[in-house]
Amino acid sequence: MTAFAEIRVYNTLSKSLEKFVPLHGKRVFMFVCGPTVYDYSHLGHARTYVFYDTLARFLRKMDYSLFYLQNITDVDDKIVNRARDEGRHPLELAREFERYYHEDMAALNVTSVNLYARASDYLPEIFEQIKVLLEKGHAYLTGTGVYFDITTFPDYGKLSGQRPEELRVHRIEPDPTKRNPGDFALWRNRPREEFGWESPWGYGRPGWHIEDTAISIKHFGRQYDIHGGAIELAFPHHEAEIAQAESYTGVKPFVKYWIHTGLLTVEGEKMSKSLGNFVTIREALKEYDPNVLRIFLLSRHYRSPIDFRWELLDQAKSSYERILNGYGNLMDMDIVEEAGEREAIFLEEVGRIRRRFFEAMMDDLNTAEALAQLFELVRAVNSYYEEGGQITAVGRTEVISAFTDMFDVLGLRMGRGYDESMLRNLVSILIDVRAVLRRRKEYDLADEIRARLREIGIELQDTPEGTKWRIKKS
RNA sequence: GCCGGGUUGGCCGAGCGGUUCAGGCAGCGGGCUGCAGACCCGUGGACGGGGGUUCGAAUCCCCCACCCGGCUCCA
Repeated sequence: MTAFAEIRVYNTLSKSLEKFVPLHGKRVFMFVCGPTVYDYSHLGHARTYVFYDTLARFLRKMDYSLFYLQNITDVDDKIVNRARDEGRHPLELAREFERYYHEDMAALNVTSVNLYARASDYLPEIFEQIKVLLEKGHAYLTGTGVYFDITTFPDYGKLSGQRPEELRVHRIEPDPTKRNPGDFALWRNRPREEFGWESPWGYGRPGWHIEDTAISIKHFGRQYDIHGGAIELAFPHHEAEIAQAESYTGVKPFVKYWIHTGLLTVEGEKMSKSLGNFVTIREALKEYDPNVLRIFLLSRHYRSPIDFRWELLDQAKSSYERILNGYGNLMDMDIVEEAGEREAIFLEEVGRIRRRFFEAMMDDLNTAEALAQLFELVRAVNSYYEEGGQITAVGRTEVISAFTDMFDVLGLRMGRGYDESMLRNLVSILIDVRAVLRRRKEYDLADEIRARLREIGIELQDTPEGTKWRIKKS
């Protein structure tokens, strides 16, 4: 796209819309908090990862060279606990759910991540950061682990607006060995029978926050452009990351743009495993096309909450069918040699719509407005189709390119509105129709169906048990 | 308690000082149609409540109500 275009994004750090200017020209480094792999991913995860996938697709479409890094939390109490309950090794359990996560993401066409980094592969970096934080006096050792002293980092709270002294309500009793209730763990000592590692400070496991800075600093260095995640992670997780990283490197700001997505709720409450109100991605995909899910998730601005109801997926499905129809109508138009005046007007409108689509995306990733422009494009195509629908090959290519630009950015996988099961059903319908013809002794038509299917590589065989079919290898 | 965010027509949602109040779903009327579907045209006096600022507010300010998230499990 155009080089002069200006993207604006909402930065949680400044609580305002900012012009997007990467640290290194067209190079962009983005880190997004990945899942803790102890169970299937649900629609809340889908919401977040579909959004960052869309952001990544958009930035690349705008000619940014993006490196998108995501961590996989494979070391965590929940994993350890579930593994213990099931008598398995924690890492083996984690690998299984990591595999499911990748399957779900692939199904949702989330393909933009360059590197998935497992926390368990970064113990050396974690040790190094803790060591330096101890040396610099930002961390201290107690009998239960190593903690970050938030009083050594005056900026603590700058992302979330929280003031440590105001945090009086604690859902979990603070460890009494800590200097301040708000100090967070860098390393937690654990009993030797539990899964863990030998560290310079005892046997145990790393704290939750340190894995992300270990991974991101290892790959991106002391500063990078975008850090993403859901809003629930802003405090304390992202706040802790800032404290660790800026204390460790001495460079501010650690991250230039902090971007957070709103939560997906169910009847007003957060969808979560602990509340038991979750719908897994694979459950939803059993009923709905991935494109329908993406349209549903992208139909609301990324920072607003989305309240999930199955009925809304039905609505999204109807919307999606409208897009498919419009795109189909375009493909159905008669090709002519000479462009008429109406075609010129039509193409002009298509260009205008495409431009508005990108303007919407540039305006803090307004995917709802971008989708509206996609529907405008559909409307324009349908109208033109209805009134004659003749177009030159060049003209149609231009319209197709407008569609594919939008599909690419929104991550809609088009061009195959069917799947294997639809092919099987289609063939069986033909076989049924043919059976009726044969009963009526209309063999000419029956034979023609068989012959024409063979032409496209589908072979029918009439047997005493009925008609069978197979795909002939060509 | 403190810190974030939300409340727009039957449903979902953009808009965030001034074009006819985007767009989608559902509905209604018409066109097209063997039937159905798709498609096209037309159709909807919404902005949680109360004040205020303004020539003009869904949009800015103040107060209130309700809902959600965070306050060391959570995308």
